Amino acid sequence: MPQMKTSADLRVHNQTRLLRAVHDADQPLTRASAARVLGIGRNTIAALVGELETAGLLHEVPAATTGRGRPTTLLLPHPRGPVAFAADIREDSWTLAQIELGGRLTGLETGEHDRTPAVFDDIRRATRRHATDRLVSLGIALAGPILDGRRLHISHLGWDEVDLYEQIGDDWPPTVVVDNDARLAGLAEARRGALRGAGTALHFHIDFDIGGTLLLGGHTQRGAHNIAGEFGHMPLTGGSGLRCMCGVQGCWSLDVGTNALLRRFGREPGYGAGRQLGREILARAEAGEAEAGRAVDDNAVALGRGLGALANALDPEAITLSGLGVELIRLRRDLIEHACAEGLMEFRRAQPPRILAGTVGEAGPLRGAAETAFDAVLSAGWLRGRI
Amino acid sequence: MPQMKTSADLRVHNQTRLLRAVHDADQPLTRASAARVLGIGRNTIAALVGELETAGLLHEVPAATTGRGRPTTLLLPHPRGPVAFAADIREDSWTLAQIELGGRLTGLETGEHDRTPAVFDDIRRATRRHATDRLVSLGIALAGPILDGRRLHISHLGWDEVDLYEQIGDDWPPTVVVDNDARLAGLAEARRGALRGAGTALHFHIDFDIGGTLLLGGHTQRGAHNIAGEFGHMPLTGGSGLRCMCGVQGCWSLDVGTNALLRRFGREPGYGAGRQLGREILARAEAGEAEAGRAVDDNAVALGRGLGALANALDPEAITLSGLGVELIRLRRDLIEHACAEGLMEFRRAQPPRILAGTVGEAGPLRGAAETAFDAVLSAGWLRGRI
DNA sequence: GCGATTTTGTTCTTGGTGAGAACTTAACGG
DNA sequence: CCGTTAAGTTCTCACCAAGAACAAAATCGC
Repeated sequence: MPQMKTSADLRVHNQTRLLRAVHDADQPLTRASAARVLGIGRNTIAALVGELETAGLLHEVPAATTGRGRPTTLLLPHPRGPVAFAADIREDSWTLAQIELGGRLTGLETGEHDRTPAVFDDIRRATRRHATDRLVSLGIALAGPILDGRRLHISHLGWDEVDLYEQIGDDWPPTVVVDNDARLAGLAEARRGALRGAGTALHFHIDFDIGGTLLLGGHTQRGAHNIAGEFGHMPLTGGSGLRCMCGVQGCWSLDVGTNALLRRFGREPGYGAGRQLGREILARAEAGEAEAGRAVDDNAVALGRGLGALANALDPEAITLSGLGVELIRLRRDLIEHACAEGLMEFRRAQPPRILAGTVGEAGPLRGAAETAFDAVLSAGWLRGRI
Repeated sequence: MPQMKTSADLRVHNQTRLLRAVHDADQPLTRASAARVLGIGRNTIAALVGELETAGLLHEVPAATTGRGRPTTLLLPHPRGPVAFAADIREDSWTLAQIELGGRLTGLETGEHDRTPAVFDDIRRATRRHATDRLVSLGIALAGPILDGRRLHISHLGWDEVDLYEQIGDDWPPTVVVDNDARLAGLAEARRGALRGAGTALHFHIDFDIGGTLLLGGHTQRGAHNIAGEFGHMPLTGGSGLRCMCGVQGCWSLDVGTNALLRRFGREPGYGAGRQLGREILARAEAGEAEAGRAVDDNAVALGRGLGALANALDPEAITLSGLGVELIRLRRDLIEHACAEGLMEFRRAQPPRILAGTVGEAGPLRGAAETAFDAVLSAGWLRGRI
């Protein structure tokens, strides 16, 4: 809704609504159901669909008849319609995937990288290998804040202030969108996971430390400099008085996440080392080993305490977790919820936020990157140019 | 933009945009400037204005000519156009005011109350005294969270769970909107004050304790149960290990605000007592008394520390303060900013959020209530019914 | 098996919307 | 006093969605 003034805008607007409905629907929409969903006449939907079909965006296929009435058609993505690519850059590997209208995600390629910004070249080359003229945009998920949308800070790769614009040349797809992985994982939950339909929600990705995003009506919150979401760097649990790598004292991240687990066992957390040991600690806790169990307990309590505090401030209806958070919920749900309740103001304890494991899984950042990248297609501006 | 489908919607939509532009403008818009602002043709604006004039919403007055060209007209609120009332319920007094298109606020009446929900009767009677057929809606500002929009918790009045629906009968104006005062003060700053035009911003009202709101694109954030904004009840400074009246340990509010000042002087904070002493402490600090000065120092440092933490999470471009916060900025700006920087992640310290005193002043909650109440008029739904 | 029913697609008319061009009006300036 | 400038007015036009009436294609009941 950038602006909407003329009757020509109206047509594009309704077509965008239609494409969005098709994209977000669980099952393929029929032509008639689309009309009902949009609250629009059957005659009008015919016009919309017609133009979108000739524009190569929608493809109509006869629908299996169910019950009475004239058979209708399914609205499917056009086989030669636009697609977006999505890349997820993890610790030492990356994945490239493709998404099309309707949300179908297809893996394209996976590779390893050398933990330097040369990974952008890898992805550029992979993109070029798989690109067709259907490719519209590329979304990239990165495990760190991206100041002003261009300056990357990825502590566990040792990237201090990598300029994104220097990494991205001119020979990329039309639009490149780069965003933080925790934020994108939250977006994935909001679009395709446990946070569907939630008005106000929080998502946290717990890895070595903890990052997340506030979700409002299915939109992630970016902040003024595109670095909103560093919830892990609030002193929500005191942080045992330690100083955090981020430069602040007492961060929540010092008590929650794999780094906190490692510290319990004398391993001073570094740049991403120790993931294996972290998994081991979890396994030993599950097997009943006392010291490991206590470490996990502390992690869960600190997590819950922080969630309660954040719930006071932001009043989410649900909170989802990914990464280590999924394991913590599985092993210590009661501890988390109890600690959360303790952090909640008394009058809110009757209606605590639901704390859920994310359902999108490890592909969260990739899925989120795909969704943001495909958002370019689902905009009035792009559509105007296409039709 | 609830939904927008037909060409009739388009007309109402543009008329709403026009009214909003008139309402939000600093100086009265001329007909021609409105056309430019909306990016719409002169002929179209004529049609819009014409209908709005006959609907009794706008009133055209010849504009003073400046320079060449055919003289135009000013778009002013219609003298018999719709107005909203706004009420601010403070500790032991209340104010009723009227707002009209363009934002002009006119005080109507002030009264005292007995700190019981009987104050709603006072306001109902005052509203009836001043009501004309121009009255469309009433906004009420209250100093506490309003769970699910109906259950009031105002600690310093001793209201534990007052049901708003029982207080509001049927003989009120068409629409009654009730909201938290800190949130409304923030809205006032966003609409008419220091936060105009800010995308992501925070506002805090510091009184006995501290409450606030996250502002996104000029909209306050309400949360899932309408109780977002209790930032004072996060453990951002440790709270000296004390337990807060809210039921949680270590709240930020224990270290920031008048209650924190009082506790320094041995006064256990109760339900709103001690405001006078709080003012005295500030005055003594300003006069150079050491102990009072240290109390104010601590308050400022705790404030800054919390703001830094919140900035990490939410990345606001600006933070405004009202209430005691204005004094703290005046007396201890450096301390606040320094403490804030210490709480900011290192890589953000080059671009700290601006920390500003609110410019709307004490009328903030009233102004905010007026704006929300008047929002009813500036909606497509209401307009559709009126024309 | 055939007609009634139900649901959907199609066609045509209609009211409404803003854009654009051309023209008019009303000020100022030299 | 006439040219310039800016704004209001009028008229045509392309376009859009709604609504009504009708046609098409399936199921259901007898």
